[in-house]
Amino acid sequence: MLDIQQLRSDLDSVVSQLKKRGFEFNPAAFTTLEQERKIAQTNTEALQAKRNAASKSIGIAKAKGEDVSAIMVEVAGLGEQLKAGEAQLTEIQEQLKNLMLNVPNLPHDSVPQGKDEAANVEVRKVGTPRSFDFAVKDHTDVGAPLGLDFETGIKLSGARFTFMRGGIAKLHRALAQFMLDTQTEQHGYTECYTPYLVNAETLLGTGQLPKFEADLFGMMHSEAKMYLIPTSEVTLTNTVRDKIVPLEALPIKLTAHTPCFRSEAGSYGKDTKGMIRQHQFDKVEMVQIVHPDKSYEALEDMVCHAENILQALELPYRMVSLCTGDMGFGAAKTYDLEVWLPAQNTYREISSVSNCEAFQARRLQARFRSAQGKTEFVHTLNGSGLAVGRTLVAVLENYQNVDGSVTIPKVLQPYMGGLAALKLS
RNA sequence: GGAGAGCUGGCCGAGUGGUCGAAGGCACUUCCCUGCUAAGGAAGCAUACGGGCUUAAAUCUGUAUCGAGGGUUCGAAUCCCUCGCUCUCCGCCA
Repeated sequence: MLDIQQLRSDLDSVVSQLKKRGFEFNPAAFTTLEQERKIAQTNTEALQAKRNAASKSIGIAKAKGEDVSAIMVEVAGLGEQLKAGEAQLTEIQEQLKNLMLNVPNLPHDSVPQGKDEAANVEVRKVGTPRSFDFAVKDHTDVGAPLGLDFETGIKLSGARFTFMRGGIAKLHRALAQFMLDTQTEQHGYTECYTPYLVNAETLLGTGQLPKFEADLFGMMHSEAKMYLIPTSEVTLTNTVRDKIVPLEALPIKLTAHTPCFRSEAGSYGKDTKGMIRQHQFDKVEMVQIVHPDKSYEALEDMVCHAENILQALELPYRMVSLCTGDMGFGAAKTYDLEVWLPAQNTYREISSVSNCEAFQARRLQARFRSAQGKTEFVHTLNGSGLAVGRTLVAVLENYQNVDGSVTIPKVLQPYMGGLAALKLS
């Protein structure tokens, strides 16, 4: 959520910044609503003040044993007026809130401008793609004989679900373990275990609701709707909801390995084959809650924390700065890491690291107490470190051998009981 | 799933219709006293959203908030209804 004060005082600038990311904000509608709000609020509060004063004097008079009928007459019609005024004010505030909840974050000045991913800017490229002296297979063909079973996934659940068995399943687990260990032991994150099912309020805080309900899996549970988390950014970031954290508690660095569930509405036809785009996938997530002065520093750190995983796995990748039109709803700035997939002969997203500045914090009412004793919104950042399923894809493709086996990256071997390769049985 | 108890400010905890945004305590901040890693005294100390003034801040002022929502009333932390959550016991399970 944007700062409504900023909209009041600097509307034109906000509108033009939003335009950069392709969002049309109607300033006239906002201004009208704001004027109505101001009138309604001033009137209502004046009536309330009148009522409160009268009630107080009734109390005083009664305590003294005086007659209160004169004051009672004066207050007689107030109730109805007040009720109408309050209802109107609530209605307007509801509208304003709805409007605000559906406006995306402002892009940071350093974000390249553009309307889609074509305008993203490569920041750096690390590692050299391996050259193959045989025809490379994609991960589905490499994985199938080793236990990557799409048919069973489809039978059990439908398209975009995968079943794994044997060495592949273990490799998948090894990847997650390795990532989690690296984030906790090397980068100072606190390991967390979080719910996978959350309520609507939680998703409102991080920005998935109300606008993106179609991308979520939801179900009814005793009258209330609950949702499967699309990422543990949701649960980790919401740990500070409605909190005023002490200054010295910052930065808070959290990580978790969880499944993620996305209905990916609107992505039909994209990546239909294989496990690039799944309804359920695992991810090790990093979240940082930081002082506003430190958030851009933290963003760079977090990208490195994700890159370190790719480097340890010796997977070639590149880092891109997303342009204004390609960034997510809550992000002020986002870096994506894209891993090299030889079968696709291209780089594909494997991590996304975003600074949301105070956008989520405002929705979450997540604050800290500054050195001056004032409460201020924290800045929140999140990033994948990394998407486990896609990392498995990258390992299968980049480490495949001509005989159909897959070499296990060195850092994963301890997690695989010392196994050096997955071989056909 | 059944029965009971509870939900008040950063924390603990009073408060069953009227000068209650809320006693008291702890913690915290400032000051005084004291000369030693302590004690005593004074004051301050919730959050959000408006409005006035202002370059801005401070300040002033209004409103709302005692789990949430609704109701009764001139007036609700206090009474009524609905819901949520927490705890204890029982049942069931991993």
